[in-house]
Amino acid sequence: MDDNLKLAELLFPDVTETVDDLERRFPPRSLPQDAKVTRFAPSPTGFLHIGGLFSAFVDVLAAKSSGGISFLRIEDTDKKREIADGVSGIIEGFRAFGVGFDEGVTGFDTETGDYGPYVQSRRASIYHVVAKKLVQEGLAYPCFCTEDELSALREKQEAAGTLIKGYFGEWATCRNLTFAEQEARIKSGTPYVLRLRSSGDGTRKFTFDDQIRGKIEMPENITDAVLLKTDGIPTYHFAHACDDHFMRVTHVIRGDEWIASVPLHIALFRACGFRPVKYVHVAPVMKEENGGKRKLSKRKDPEAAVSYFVEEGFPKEAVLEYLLTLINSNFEDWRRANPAASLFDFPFSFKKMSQSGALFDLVKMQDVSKNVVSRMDGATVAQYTLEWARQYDPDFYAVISADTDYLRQVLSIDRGGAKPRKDIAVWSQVKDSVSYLFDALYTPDYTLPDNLSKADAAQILCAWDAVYDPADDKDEWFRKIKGLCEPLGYTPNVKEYKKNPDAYRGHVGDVSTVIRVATTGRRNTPDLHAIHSVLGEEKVRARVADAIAYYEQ
RNA sequence: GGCCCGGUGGUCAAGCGGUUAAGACACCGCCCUUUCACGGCGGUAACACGAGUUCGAUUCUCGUCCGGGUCACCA
Repeated sequence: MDDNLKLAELLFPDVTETVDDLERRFPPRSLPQDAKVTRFAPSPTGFLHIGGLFSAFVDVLAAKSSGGISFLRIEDTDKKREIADGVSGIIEGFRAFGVGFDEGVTGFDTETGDYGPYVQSRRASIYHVVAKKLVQEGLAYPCFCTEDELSALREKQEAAGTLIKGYFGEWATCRNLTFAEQEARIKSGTPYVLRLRSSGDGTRKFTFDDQIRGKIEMPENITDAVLLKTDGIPTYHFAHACDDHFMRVTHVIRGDEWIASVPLHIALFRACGFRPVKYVHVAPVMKEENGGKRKLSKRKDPEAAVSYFVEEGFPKEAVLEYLLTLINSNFEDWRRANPAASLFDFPFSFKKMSQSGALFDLVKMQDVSKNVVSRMDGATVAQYTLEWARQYDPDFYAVISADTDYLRQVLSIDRGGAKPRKDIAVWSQVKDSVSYLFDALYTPDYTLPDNLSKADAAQILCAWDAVYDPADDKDEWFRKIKGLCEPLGYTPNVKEYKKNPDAYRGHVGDVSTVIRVATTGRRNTPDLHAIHSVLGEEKVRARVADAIAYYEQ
């Protein structure tokens, strides 16, 4: 028996399955010609990051728009950095935003799909089958170097000023061990990692076609990268090749920090006998910091966590919608043309993605959010507000949940028509914008315009109270207010007032303002007639009476 | 340092050799208007720099500068 075969048996005595068996177990998917199969593959090392949501969103968009499949895979190959509830945090994050995958991990211990397991720590046997084949073919070998030896190697290379650092060629001391040496060390229990026996030539270049950047030329990989760590768990690189091959992924969408690893990855696919996937390297979401840009950081930036947006009360659609403006800049035009369409129907394209990182613009996102909210009817806004408040503003929730019919009426004011209000970007703003419609939250500010005295106000209010009829429609209601003007020395005509300000005490706007302040406790509100209808006669009259009492004291 | 990627208004960005260099957000002004919001109209503001190729470069080439990434038994 040839030494490679003997080594493979020595290393993987329990592996009986072959790569061909795996090819049959995970057959090519039967999907339309250009269907894309994508995956989002986070490590459970922290909360779901806005960059992760961004990238995952591209995954599902690419799959959906091509009739393909997207799935969620958990890359838990790094035991040291893993956190306890990382997986559920990620899954909840996606659920909160309505980003759904077709297969993969669905919960702490559950998954769907025929290409699993979708958690890497449960795929050890698969990696070992491939690793065994590599050893048999002389394409991988065990390396017994310790961490100290490796850092000594690095230091030597630093000192020697070698252009390429790493474990390769002459530096790779375990590369040419005889079978006898390997056998002796393994039998003595010396820990080892499995390395790729690279056949790359650093003086040769190769190119690959990045789906958003086009052709990229790089030197071939020459390092003998680690495939399996001491504990037998694969590194990202090896897992990437095995998983994305057997899960039949067509397009790997990932952060552009991976570009530098592509030569290694292509080399791995080839060594394993797999057809390489297509790569889509997306630029990271950036943040501005004293004039410069930097990647949004999980540690430093609260808005890096998607939970920040749900706590602030951004509608989930708004976050996705904003992300989409970053993903494909023609999205906004499409949205204007298709105001009611689902985000997922947008004809997304890799080619239109930016090659450099975009600054995360919270102000722009608020604008996007205002537009999203303006498209909702009162009942929808009420529903979302209730959901948000229950969780993040219990006091407010107690007030609005007492009468949800009333809440819906309140939130329907100036909404749903051709020119809906665009004043709410986040649910946390609702409280302030509707507080005057709830007695429990009502803290009136009776401040008047400068040209009016308290006595003027009281006079106007008494006069209005006498003519106010809740049955009036808006035109009649306003006609009556206008009717109040002249007897009291105001003009119903604003232009007239501007032409001739000294001839009047004020204009109809002042009269309205007094009524507005008296019944809502603020100077700026949506349509007053609608507000009075919602408030009801009893409350309106009571508030007028309170205001008169205030102005007369 | 080696390798790689990028650089159009404050921000996000169209643009693929000839344009008055789109549009959106923000900002300013005007109009509409009973306030606010909406809407309409208008305005300020950009091709990092230097060579080359060309009749002509924001667009192509090279160099410089600046930003970012990567060189792990982390992903």
